[in-house]
Amino acid sequence: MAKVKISDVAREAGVSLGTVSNALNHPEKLRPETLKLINETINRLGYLPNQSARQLAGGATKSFGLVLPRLDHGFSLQIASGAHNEARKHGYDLLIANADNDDILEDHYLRYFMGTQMSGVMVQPMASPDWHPAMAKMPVPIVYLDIHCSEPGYYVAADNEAQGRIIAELAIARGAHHIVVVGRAAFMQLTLRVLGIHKALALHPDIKIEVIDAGEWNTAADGYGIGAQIAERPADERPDFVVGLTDVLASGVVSALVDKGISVPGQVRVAGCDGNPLAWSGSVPLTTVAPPGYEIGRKGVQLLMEQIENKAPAKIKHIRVGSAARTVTAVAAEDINRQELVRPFLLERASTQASSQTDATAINLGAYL
Amino acid sequence: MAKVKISDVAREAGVSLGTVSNALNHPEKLRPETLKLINETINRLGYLPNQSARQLAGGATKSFGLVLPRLDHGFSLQIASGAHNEARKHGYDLLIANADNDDILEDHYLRYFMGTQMSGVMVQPMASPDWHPAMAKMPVPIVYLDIHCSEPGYYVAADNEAQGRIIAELAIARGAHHIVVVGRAAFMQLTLRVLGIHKALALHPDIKIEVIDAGEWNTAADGYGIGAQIAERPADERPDFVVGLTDVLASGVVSALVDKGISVPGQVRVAGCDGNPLAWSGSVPLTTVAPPGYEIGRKGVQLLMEQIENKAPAKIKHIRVGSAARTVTAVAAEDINRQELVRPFLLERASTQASSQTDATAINLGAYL
DNA sequence: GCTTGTACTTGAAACGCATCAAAGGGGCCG
DNA sequence: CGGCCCCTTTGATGCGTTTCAAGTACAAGC
Repeated sequence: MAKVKISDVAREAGVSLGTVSNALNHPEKLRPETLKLINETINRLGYLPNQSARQLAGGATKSFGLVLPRLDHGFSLQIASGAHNEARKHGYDLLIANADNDDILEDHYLRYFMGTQMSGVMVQPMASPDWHPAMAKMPVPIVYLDIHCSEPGYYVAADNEAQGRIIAELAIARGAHHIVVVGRAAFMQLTLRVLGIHKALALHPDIKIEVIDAGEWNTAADGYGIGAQIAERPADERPDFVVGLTDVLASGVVSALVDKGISVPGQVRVAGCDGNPLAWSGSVPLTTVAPPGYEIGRKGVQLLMEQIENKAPAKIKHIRVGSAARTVTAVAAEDINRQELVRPFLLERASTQASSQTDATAINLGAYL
Repeated sequence: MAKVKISDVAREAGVSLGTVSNALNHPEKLRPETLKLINETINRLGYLPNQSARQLAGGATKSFGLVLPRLDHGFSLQIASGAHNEARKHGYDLLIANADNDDILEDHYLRYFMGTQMSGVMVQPMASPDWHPAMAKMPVPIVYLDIHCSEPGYYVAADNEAQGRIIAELAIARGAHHIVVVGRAAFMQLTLRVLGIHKALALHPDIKIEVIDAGEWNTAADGYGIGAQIAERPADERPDFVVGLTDVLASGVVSALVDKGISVPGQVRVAGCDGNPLAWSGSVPLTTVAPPGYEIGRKGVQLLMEQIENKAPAKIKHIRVGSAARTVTAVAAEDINRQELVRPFLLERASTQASSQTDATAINLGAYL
């Protein structure tokens, strides 16, 4: 069970150490027979290159690290997916670490990746990287995802404020008079969504707006609780439009309202934010604004490649990606016909078509709107 | 931007190379003043240990690798989550690679991890590891997840056959006469589910069973297509019970049936498999059998630890984890009351309680059953 | 003052590989 | 037959650590 090393292969194949190394890294330099002989020996012995030694001797490897705050969040997965595909396209590997909502862990994995001679590192940070001036000085390209700050560096973010604005405009278009925003703006992204909503509504002082904190974690249960509370209000204090700051929240709200006998969208309309698959994969689609996670991951890798190829020191570089991946033509409330609703398969088709980056902002039109 | 190395820190701090190394790895060996001096120097210079060199010099690091076939599959994420938590508990890092449904990539990352001096590697393989005898010979502990085969090695799997059996028994309990199973048994896991269904129904020759292939990827769109086709059958050829081999499929089926004016669960009952969050986070819960992904990840790491600590060569070791994470007392169809239905917040509570491993097999009871 | 012990610190060796200057081995031309 | 060039292979060197045997300094005990 002792590890087979390159010198074992060399001895066994009757060639020198450097030749085996060449077989691995510059096969075109070898005579075909030699190459074949070496490859056979490698397979016979079960030799596996020691990546650590490779990296140490040869500098950076072709791989990127990605630190995500959670894995069970659809948006993060879209980022991972986009980053993965783009990385593979350039011949790079992508390794993912889960920071598990813990900023100590986030920092830990970040340093780990930087120390592993990764060619580049990406993070979807929990807090502003302003707190991390140290990272910017590291000799490894780094790109921050889904965040926006004023430190020098590379950033790719969805336009969260625009998402709020879109939802608000939708509410206005639907003739809303009283809007309730559900959720705790625990993260900058959510704060920006709320900001966008407020800005859009500033032009409509006649529309009443209320923001209800849903509890620390913005769970479906929190949404359900708020939904139940809304349902029990007297009809004239009840909103006619509810915005979940996340789709999970919105989904909880819908459940509660329906349970309590409130008609959705008859009496109250509900929409969410996040583009969470549960919104459109569920058996009843929920309207949601979809931030282009896939696109963000892709752009992130592109920025990494840019830094690697130019070897230029990082300047401030912000990229803002439009807020829609999947689009459906907006229709008036009266036109909504359940048969014509956005269906998973339609969405899938739309998402394929729109997978090239777009700045268009649009929404899925679900059954609760 | 030149990389700071340990010798720079040593020179700057006026101590020797080995002392700095000790500061990092055996701080208890140093005089507190020395330690403090070195730590300050490290921070001032922004020194970051080169992980490659560390691993090369010091042998394996405390980290595990996990190769998953996809990231957007809830079950894989549960595995990742369980593995992550268990790994952290033992002080190990967990790095995740996405094989993107590509067996070449799967193999690639597997080798990569093994070559990186990982302390152990886990895979949720796409095909049977029988094809990978080479892996078993590697000097790195490996555990296969969510699969079952006869080669020597360590395996942790959910009891997929039991899942099929449970669903079938549920159908029987509901008085089903004609069952349609929707989905392509493209993976061993799905095959086993079908097998379980058939076995359970073998005792009930009066129940008609039909298996309908849903297309290559088992998407919601595929489910929708089959659902639509079912809806258009004459009433006497229509099943009274549909099983989606995955929740995504089942969800598509429900959408189609409802769209076509078939009452669910009035005319047709529908259930899924996977314990996919979309089943219970959606605004209308879907009945599903939940394989304990979290538990599988946890057990996987435990098996890794076992191998590391005993340093014993891998013998055959199968662990089968029961098929329920979240349980709800089953009630008769007539008792279903939408107000009392399983709600996300109930589920969340239940899942917390049941997070300790259990072999009990049970299901969520959704609105479509 | 000498020994023994304790508490730290030192620096050389080794980890497995990529690199690259240099050597080797033809073939071709003159 | 000698000289030249090109293609292939060689092996010493160094990558940044950890480790560990050996060293230093100082204190306590006799």
